[in-house]
Amino acid sequence: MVKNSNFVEKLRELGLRPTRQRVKMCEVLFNREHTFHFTINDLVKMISEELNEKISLATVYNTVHAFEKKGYLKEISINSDKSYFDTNTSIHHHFYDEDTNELIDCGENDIDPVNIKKNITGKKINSVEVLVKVASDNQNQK
Amino acid sequence: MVKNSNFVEKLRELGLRPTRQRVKMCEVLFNREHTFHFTINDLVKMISEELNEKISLATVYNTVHAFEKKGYLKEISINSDKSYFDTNTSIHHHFYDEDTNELIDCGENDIDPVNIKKNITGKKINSVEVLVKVASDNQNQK
DNA sequence: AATCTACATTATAATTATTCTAAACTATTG
DNA sequence: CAATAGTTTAGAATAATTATAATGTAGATT
Ligand SMILES: [Mn+2]
Ligand SMILES: [Mn+2]
Ligand SMILES: [Zn+2]
Ligand SMILES: [Zn+2]
Repeated sequence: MVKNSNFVEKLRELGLRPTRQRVKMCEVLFNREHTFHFTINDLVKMISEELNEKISLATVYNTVHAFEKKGYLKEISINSDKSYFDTNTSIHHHFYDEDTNELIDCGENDIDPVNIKKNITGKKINSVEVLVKVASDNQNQK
Repeated sequence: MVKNSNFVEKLRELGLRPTRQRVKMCEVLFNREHTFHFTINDLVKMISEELNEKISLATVYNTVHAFEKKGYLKEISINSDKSYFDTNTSIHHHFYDEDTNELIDCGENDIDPVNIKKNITGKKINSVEVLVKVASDNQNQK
């Protein structure tokens, strides 16, 4: 979804009613310079700060899943405790900082194309994604 | 953990008391030709079938985490609904069949080494793993 | 502008995975 | 064989997520 777009119109085009809550969620999620990663809890906090009225947790779940289904959010699996979502919906790679639990997008050219030499009969490849786990480089861990 | 090994001794070496439950879990998990992927629920079912007495769910969780901490099991994140574990504890890549939710290990030579051109300052790379999502190749999806 | 209606939001309950608790049990040691 | 420290257990607690059903509202119809 495009930054600074008219979210009311965008939602209509998707066949989603532009309710107050959905428009606010669009602003919080998509009206920014860069894509980012979040949990449902992060998102609820962000909305609560920007919005005066409160929003129901159920609505946040419903709307996140609606946006995911429409292809404007992507779920990322790095941790089985809770769901992480990404406003960057392209196929892309991640660094995962095991110290801070932070997820960082890999740039287009940070990783060379991955060469897959095996194929599963009758199946086609939908995505190839790399997860690079990093942690602090302490030599002084004697 | 090595197939057909004396699990009582192996557990002792790890500093884990070789209780009936732990020995049975070793047999179910490690006394087989090939490594495999499982959820806690899968494992409880497998144990229940092989074992006459019942085992507590808490014990299965405790023991899986004990084995994970000792490096004999590895947690795999592909789905945020539940935890998947792998008796193959090496750094390796996976195919994930989106039709069947099946996780398949990549062989040593199925994917060329991944070339990472970026580094995060102050962090070292702990692992690089590829997830290849596949699904049925239906041309007849008109 | 008032009314209608399908869809959305909400509070709350239900469900599911996982972890905690504290009492009963058992492998090991002396 | 008793003592002890670690383990198992049932069940309660917690946390994330989903379901329910009553209430609200966007957009259409009058
Ligand atoms: Mn989902
Ligand atoms: Mn774990
Ligand atoms: Zn990302
Ligand atoms: Zn594997």
